[in-house]
Amino acid sequence: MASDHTRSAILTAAERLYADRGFSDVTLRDIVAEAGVNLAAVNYHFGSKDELIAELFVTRSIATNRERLRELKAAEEQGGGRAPIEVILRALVGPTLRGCLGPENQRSTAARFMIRASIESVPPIRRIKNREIDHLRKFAGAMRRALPERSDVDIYWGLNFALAMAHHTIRESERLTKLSEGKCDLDDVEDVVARVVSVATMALTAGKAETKAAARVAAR
Amino acid sequence: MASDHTRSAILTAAERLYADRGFSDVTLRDIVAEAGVNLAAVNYHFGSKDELIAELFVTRSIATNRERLRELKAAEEQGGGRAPIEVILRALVGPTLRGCLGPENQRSTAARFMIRASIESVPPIRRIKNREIDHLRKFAGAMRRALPERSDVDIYWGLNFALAMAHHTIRESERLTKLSEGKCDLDDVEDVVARVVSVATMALTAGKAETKAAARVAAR
DNA sequence: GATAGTTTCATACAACTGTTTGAATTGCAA
DNA sequence: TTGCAATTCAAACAGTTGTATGAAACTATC
Repeated sequence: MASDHTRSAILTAAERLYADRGFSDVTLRDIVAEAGVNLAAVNYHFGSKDELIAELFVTRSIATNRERLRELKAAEEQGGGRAPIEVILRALVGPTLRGCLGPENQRSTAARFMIRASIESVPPIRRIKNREIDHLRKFAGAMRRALPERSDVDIYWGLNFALAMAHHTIRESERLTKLSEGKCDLDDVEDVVARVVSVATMALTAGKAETKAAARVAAR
Repeated sequence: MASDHTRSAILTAAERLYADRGFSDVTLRDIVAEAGVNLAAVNYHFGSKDELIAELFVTRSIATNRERLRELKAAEEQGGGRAPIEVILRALVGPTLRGCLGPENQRSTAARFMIRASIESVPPIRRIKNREIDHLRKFAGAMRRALPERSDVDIYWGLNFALAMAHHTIRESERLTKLSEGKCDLDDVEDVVARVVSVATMALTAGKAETKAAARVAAR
């Protein structure tokens, strides 16, 4: 492999264009024009368009997951194999939120790309996301150790809701800003993380009976 | 307008195909074949492919929103202009969840279509969703009346998290089932509604200071 | 039953897509 | 320098897409 110049030029250009304009209206011709390389180079270096997209997503995805696990491991080691639930949740949603939110003008291309990937959900990316389950299982395990009295069902629902709040906030950040007329400050990432972690923690630690009963009463 | 036969045959076929196979790999030719009508009929009756998709989505979307507002209004009238927060949240997420979840084999085409729309997010649908803000404002108003001591910011975050949990659970229902090895029963819609409402209520009613402080402590 | 308006139809259009080809070029090793 | 493999390139390919056209068939009105 001589110099990788063409290969990485394609990756850079593709990530930028996808981030800016979305997957559905960026063609290979747009990408090679931006990268200043020949059209055939994409298929030569990546095999296909989908494999290019997959490589882009996998790279970023691995980085996030590594950061998540790093935080989780650090927390569990510090607590002798058992970390507080807040810290586990923070390790789960923190890296994603930090990677995607923050002041728009200083948002990295990688961040904007991941937001796109979260909004548009194109086939090659969906395939990769489906393999994320093993990764999530590690968090489910840590959560179970942190809350041994909780049922598995409650753990999974808590995990689901934590991811829900993080991802939805990323996906719909624009709408939330508009709806709240700017009152919700999505640039203050640590505040967002704190809010998500706080609510998810409540979801997981609230009195068992109380939780479901109260809601059912409301249903009447 | 003679009989609408062709027009509604197209709508039915399109909704079914989009629901089953997604937007990206269903072409107009697939739709007219399924509907047993001529290719040109789509452009004749709807103007364009995007307008067909928009009509499908708007129809279902209006139905859900109407149901939401009906429940909200009923609750507020019963409470003399002020409904309990749980009931408001139930009106917000209940219709959507009931419309999309439930036993898979008895899930309506409309339900499966709306799940697709929530997963794939194609341009004409995104445009419509952006106009949903006015609708959400009505819920924000009701929530503000129910919790007058809460700040607007907290209200909007609570609204955001409630929608997050509902939509994410719909989008990722398959993954949650797989992750939990079937332990999370997504066919029990009323249980899902209760869980979402319960957590969202906690998010909105938890002690102000406590909430953020606790999470910040975890951050250390 | 002629007429005007609507609807259907087969067909063509024009553009764009990702991919392939085979020749030209480059760069490194012998 | 020669030879060989890796890379780049222009060009074409093969297929698909949504849309437009103009004639034919139908429908209701008078």
